Amino acid sequence: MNEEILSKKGLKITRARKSIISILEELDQPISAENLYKIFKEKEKGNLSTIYRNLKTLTDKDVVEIACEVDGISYYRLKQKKHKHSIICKKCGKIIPIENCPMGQIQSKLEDTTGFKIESHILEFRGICPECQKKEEK
Amino acid sequence: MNEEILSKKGLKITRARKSIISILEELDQPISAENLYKIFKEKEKGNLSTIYRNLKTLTDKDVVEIACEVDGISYYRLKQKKHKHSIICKKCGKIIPIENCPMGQIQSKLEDTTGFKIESHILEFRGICPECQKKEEK
DNA sequence: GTTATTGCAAACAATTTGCACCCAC
DNA sequence: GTGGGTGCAAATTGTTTGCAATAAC
Repeated sequence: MNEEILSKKGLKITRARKSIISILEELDQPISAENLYKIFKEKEKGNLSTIYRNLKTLTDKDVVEIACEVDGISYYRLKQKKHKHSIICKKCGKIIPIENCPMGQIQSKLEDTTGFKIESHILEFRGICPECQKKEEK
Repeated sequence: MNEEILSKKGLKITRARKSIISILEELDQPISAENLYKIFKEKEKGNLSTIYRNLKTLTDKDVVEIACEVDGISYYRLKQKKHKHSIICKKCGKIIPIENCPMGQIQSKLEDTTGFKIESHILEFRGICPECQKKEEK
């Protein structure tokens, strides 16, 4: 349950937080604060700044992470053990997740050559999804 | 010469544009509009909005690309034949380029499994650079 | 009861834009 | 000379913050 997630991190259990986490859980793909708020408002009443504040808190506590930033907008998702990457469709904006991160070996090789201690990476693909490709052919 | 780049794209050759391109050329690593402007002002007089406007124009014309967005700031670089990726140090913000993009095979495999036509990808690593690691040990 | 969380409005920072002037062609 | 480029200031947009009211523990 997401109440456990919260108390384990020393955060108070509030309607807003429970709702945010369950939305992210159900969604299983990156979402912007604004869109998350739209879904949130259908169920709960609350303020957009509560969303922002909680996304920040949850990110600091490693419950949530910023998956990517596109056109000045941050996209959030639950931080999972096995993290994921996405492909974003340039036409319709659809974001679909990729299973299995392919970066393991690449990353450790890079640590050797650069001396960096690599803590995370961002990998996003952009392209055109099958449906939009069909539309283009018309 | 960067004048050729501009006329080839049907853009007028102006002081600002020549300067922006040569700064990006010399730098060979992603830079924010604001920092680019600081370097720019040492040589030329001009306005920050000219920088933004030209970065936009040059991006539209595929001369420049947004390498990544971090904390709400876009980092630009010349769009090169062989594109590059970077590692960003979480402590000092240093950005260092990685030679050779490792994504070739991964990308084509992904096109097969997802049906997407992949046009580009973003790959950024974050970690701690050797110097900052030393400082932490103190 | 105490402290963290929320709502609201105002503040911010990066980026964009409207308009008058200016320069490249 | 004309149309695109620029400077300046004002607007816009995603996000953050101060403060008083409220809810979690």
